[in-house]
Amino acid sequence: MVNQQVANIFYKIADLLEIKGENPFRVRAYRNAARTIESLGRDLSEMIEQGKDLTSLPGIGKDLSEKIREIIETGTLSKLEELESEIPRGLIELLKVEGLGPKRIKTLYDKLGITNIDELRKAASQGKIRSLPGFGKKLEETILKGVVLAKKEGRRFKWSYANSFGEELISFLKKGPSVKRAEIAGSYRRKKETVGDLDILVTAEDPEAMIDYFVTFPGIKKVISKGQTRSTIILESDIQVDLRAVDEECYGSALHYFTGSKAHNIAIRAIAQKKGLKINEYGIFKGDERISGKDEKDVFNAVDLPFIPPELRENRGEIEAAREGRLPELVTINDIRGDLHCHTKWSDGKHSVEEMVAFSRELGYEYVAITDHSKRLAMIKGLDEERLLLQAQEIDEIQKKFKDIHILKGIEVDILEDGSLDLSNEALKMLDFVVAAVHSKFKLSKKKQTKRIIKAMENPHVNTIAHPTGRLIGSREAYEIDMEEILRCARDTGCFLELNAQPDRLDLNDINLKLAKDMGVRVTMGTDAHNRDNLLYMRFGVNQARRGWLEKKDIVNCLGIKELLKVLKK
DNA sequence: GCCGTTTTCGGCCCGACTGTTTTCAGTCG
Repeated sequence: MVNQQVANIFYKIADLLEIKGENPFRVRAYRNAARTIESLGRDLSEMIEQGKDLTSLPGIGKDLSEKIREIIETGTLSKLEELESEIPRGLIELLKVEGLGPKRIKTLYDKLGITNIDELRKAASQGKIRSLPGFGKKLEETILKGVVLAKKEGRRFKWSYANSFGEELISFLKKGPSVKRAEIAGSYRRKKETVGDLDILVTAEDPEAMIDYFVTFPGIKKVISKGQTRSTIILESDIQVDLRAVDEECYGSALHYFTGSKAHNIAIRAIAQKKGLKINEYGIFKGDERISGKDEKDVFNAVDLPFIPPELRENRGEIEAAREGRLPELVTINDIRGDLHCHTKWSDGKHSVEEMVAFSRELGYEYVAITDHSKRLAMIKGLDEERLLLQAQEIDEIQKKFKDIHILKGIEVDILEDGSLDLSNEALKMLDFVVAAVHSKFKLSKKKQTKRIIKAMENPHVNTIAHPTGRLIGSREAYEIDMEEILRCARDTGCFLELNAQPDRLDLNDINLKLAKDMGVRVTMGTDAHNRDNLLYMRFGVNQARRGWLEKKDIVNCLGIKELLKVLKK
């Protein structure tokens, strides 16, 4: 279950308390705790079993740790049931309606007895809403028109998808009147695997003219708001874009502010406050005097910290690390010296071995591993022992033509249900690099799935486990495994885990990567390319690696070929 | 409901925009 379910219960309680009109800080406490739990990386139920003190987790005190225990032990929470009996269930979904928050929802409920979206729509169409205090004609229209426009927990987009629109928007803006700077902040800048909206920061001589220009971007579905310094639009692709114009003098503090995360910002501000300073998007203030804010570094300087890279700003220990001088030196794309997972025409790839190797060389790589599928995937011509030998001969021939890139003979071998492998040890033995992967039976119990993968890792020829959790962002949940046990096994056997750089996989995720690093387990990075251009996915993988705090030393393919061949001998 | 190198009580980030008002509440990020 569990962590996500516990978090969801807390989120739900927060919504219900908010509608009830409870103390907003209490509401926030539930949301903070939910966020902590979501990004924990360890199983709450196991922590409880081991008698660990949950109150040591940030944002979780005596009360909430008891509530967590109750949820784990009983599968439910009496506090939630109590609230649900008081407040109609449908009110929560009203929070998704544009323009409606807890206060207005309470009014709708108290005055008109509205308890769900259908009743809301009906009341709006009968003109009953405009006369309520705090409501009017416009709000009634908004409710009638869209009713549920993706808001808040609305759709999130893969980073790579947001990236294509983001780049377009930035180059459009840079052609705008009097624009000096334009940059995307928010979770996009933090390189989160999914992005809810795009927050764009600009500086311009004439901000209003800038904003007039902004709303002429081709492909705008709706302009939500348009003021003197900010504007919000929705693109045809349903991505929401917030634009803010700031003074050059404030650029640094604004960039920090709008990059977030919210939790990181609140933590930084709390430190500033203790120092008698105030930080907002306009700068750093001592009393009424503005003391700095032009550069983002000014913000960190103000609280006596070194610059913290955006990818780390989640309030997951980066502030403590910065204070203690142990921030990681994050990996960059230039540190990557080869790709350790790609496919060719021999199985389901689009290009030949030679084409993949040639493009890898163009990318400046020292090596590339050719890792086609194994025979169980017959539909896509997975290799059996015989064809694997033939491919090896072809690679030997191609290698003669390429003096400056080393081709690693590899395979992505299927892990069968019982943990045995889809090719014989004799066949695997002759390879340079063996990637083992689960492509079937995703629904095994956690225990069986973990055992299955561990058995594969214990095979002396297996070098890494591809996409270890199997999740597909936005479409398939990870299969259930005990990540800590798998990491312990990795540490003991010298088998690595992969960070798969496919933009819809990015597997391991940031939390598991950090966990791996903390446990001393290195990762291999592969694009899982099925054509030439997919080899460029490496940058998405690097984004994810940075979010997982990874440095050069944590990634196997930052090694040169000699070192690499050494560490591949288990 | 959490938290503490001023605090175990009294704080908790803070400003823009909209639509409703006629000086501001609610929502949002």
